[in-house]
Amino acid sequence: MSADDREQTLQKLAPDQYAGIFEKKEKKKTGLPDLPGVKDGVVMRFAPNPSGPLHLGHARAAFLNDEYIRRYGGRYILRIEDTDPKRVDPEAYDMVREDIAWMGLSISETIFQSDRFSLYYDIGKELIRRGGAYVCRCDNEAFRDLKMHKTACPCRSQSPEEAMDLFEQMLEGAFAEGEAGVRLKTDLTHPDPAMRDFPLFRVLTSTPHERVDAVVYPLMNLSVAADDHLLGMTHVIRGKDHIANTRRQEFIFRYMDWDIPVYRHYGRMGIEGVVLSTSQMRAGILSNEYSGWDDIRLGTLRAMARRGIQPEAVRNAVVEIGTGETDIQFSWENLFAKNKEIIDKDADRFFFVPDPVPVTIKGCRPVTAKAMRYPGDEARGYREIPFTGSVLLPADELASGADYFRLKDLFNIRIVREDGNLLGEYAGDDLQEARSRKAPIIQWLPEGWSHPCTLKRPEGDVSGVCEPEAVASPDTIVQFERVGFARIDGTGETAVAYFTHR
RNA sequence: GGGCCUGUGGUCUAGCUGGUUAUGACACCGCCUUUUCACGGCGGAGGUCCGGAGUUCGAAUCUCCGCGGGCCCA
Repeated sequence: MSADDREQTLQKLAPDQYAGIFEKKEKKKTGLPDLPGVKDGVVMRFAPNPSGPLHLGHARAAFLNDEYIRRYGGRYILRIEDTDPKRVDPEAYDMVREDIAWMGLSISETIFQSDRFSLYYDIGKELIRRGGAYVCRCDNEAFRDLKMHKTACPCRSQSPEEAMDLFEQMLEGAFAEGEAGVRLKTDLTHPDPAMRDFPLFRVLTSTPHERVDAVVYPLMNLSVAADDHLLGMTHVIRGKDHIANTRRQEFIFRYMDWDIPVYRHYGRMGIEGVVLSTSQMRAGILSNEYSGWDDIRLGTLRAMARRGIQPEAVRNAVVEIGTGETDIQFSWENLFAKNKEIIDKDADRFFFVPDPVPVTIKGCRPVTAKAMRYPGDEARGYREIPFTGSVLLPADELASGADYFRLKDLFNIRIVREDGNLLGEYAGDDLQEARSRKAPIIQWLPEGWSHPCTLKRPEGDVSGVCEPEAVASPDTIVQFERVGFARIDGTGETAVAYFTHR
């Protein structure tokens, strides 16, 4: 019996149950899935390290949380996680602020973890008081061995009083770096060794912190758990790489009898052809491989901004990817498509002639071409481009072997090659003629009139010329016809445009 | 060494409380439109739903075993 037959038979035999069984399950997924446990509004966070500028990986976290804040209302906390001096670049504070402004997040408040060490100490003390933590003075290697064998180290048997006393000594600077740390008592027989008595605080004196005067530093699991509770976080959305941290933090929550937020972990994201690691990018900048944090070959937000990628395009792209736990390969094509949706309607069209070759055109009086700024939209007006007898044409078009062209918005020409010299002959105004000959319709510019322009692309620069109007004002996005979109960056003697995408 | 997560066309994604011609987007190809290889419209190709076994009338969906990718303790 086919599926349809069964369905029809059942409809006859048991019409009352039929509806329930074969009910069309249709739910239009619009964007992200709902979050469980939402009461009135949510409190969520974006919590970057100030170790460098923000990149696409950060944008995913930032926008995903932002989307839920928009959906449910509530508070969106920007938490600068600067407790580890080894992962703080003083210049990054400003960069992070700028990048967040660019994204347009609806941040309701900003806090710096470096301002909150005393809160972390208080929670450390409370954990000790509750018998949940001890001061471990074992050598790291030795502890690791014990841990692997599910064996307690001698320090673990401290009474809370002893532990408290030792912690106070730590805070007063009695121990050198590496000599003492605070560990949480979890479960030494936990099948996952990553859970066994993980560290909460350490002594750190070799790397000073610009904003903190301390010898005892909280480790991220302690500071993150503390702040997630103190700031009333209801939902936490972050990468899968934090799953183990989530479990560790839950140990702290349970010791302290705190309500545990709802966690969501999305998959890892690789980006084709791009290094996302801040340290690797920094190394590349120091070695002059990259021009800076906004080098267009990098995956930083400032690099994308420079290329003319719109923040909303990034938002749309990461929302489409969603919160799935599968590891994905982010594709630029995807982002470009989103970006084009946004910029196409606003970008005026202009001519850009890459690798221009001068060609004298015989047989036509000077005329002025009128070309629409935006095809089909008279209201946006026309560009007027003078033809004075000699034009610049793209080298690759001339090299293609074709000898009959339509100069867009002008007229047809025939190319004549004489002793290695290129000459053009006027070949009539008739567009239909050009079409029937399948002549390439190409961009052109008058010599002398046009503006030198370097088009910067990740694969390399292209030098050419463009219409003066195209590079009249910086930070505009134009479409160079038959080349692609570009963001005008510099308007000097030789203008600079960054290639966005086709 | 241990633990955890994950595997749907090239990329992303829906479906995953079992029954669909396996959804949509991007990319690709063709046609239409068009003084751009853009935008728009129409159409097309492209999938062993990682593999195997099992449960079932029926498995992308459930179970088990493999394999691949990723992460944590490092």
